[in-house]
Amino acid sequence: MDLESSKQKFIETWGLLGSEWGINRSVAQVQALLLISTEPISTDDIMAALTISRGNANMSLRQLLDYGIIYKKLVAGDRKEYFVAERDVWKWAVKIAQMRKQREIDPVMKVLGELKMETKKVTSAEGKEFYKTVNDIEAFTGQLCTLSDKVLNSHRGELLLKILKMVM
Amino acid sequence: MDLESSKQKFIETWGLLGSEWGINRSVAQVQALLLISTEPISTDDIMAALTISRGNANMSLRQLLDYGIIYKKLVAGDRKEYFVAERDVWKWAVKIAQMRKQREIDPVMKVLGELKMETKKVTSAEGKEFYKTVNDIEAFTGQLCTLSDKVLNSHRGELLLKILKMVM
DNA sequence: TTAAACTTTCAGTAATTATTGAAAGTTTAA
DNA sequence: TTAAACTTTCAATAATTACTGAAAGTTTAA
Repeated sequence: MDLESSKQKFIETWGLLGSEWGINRSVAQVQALLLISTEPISTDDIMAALTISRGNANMSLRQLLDYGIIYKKLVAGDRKEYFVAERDVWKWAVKIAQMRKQREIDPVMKVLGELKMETKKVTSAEGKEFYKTVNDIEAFTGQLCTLSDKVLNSHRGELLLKILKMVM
Repeated sequence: MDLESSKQKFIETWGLLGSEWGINRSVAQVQALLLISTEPISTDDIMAALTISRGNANMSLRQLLDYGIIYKKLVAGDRKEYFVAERDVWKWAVKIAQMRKQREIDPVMKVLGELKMETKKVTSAEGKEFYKTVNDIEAFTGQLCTLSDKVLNSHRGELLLKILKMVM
């Protein structure tokens, strides 16, 4: 299998993984393409490589820029915008994790907190059971959140390294 | 806000979280409903509570049974099947994590390994860069996998507790 | 047996999500 | 300026995913 096929396989696999985890396939594929490009590439390059439309390419790039896991790169003597991927796996993985936690988990934690407030004083057995269930989930998720915050915010992933050393 | 509304809010929130993470909304809602039900409930109860069809209810239940996070429960003197949810958050969270890792992450790790094999001997600069990128991702993901395997398989979550104690 | 009670399946349809592509908007070199 | 080069937007459409409901299948009590 030649290099081009291997690259293709990487892009496809990455796109599939993304869509299984709620990340748009094109977005994941654009990141994959940028990760394996040896030099900055333009929107037109991306459209050609992935055979996607200009609109799709543009929106995927914007989202990746929002995530902070790709960068714009100016090429001297060219008006086009070029893009490069963050190469440090730790850095981009952390950014994705932080963003998803903040956007999707934190709001759920907030709701769980509200539900506890609303039902704290319910005296029926049913109400007490509900409170307990919500409390259990909130406590468990809260611990994971605190842990992940510490790991994700630790300087250069030192905390993760420490944990890895400890358990392996 | 009364208990019924709180329960409804829990079900909706859980369904939304599921769909953001690639888990069918109905499946997540059925688990939520079972989690907050004080007694075993039947397919008909679920259809009524979530206003979904028999087919949808049946398929959602089957998937949750597959995951191993809900159980069938026979009720004496009744031919219907009833269901209850696993109440221990740790237990069901681990099962979901194990299943998703096995179904979605492990195959990706396999592909990354194949890609390394295929490109190990490529001598071009481009080939070497590709190998390095794939290797970095594989190494990083591999470490997380090893760690999560240990945490997920540790007896009663003791390893997670140990880690929590260590860092908090 | 058999027929009522219940569960499962799956083709058809609905709902959601992703993508296109052309028009509008912006920037820049001359 | 202005017009060419480029980027962004978004209504229309395609593709995917989810859901329904009725028919087929299964189990059980009599």
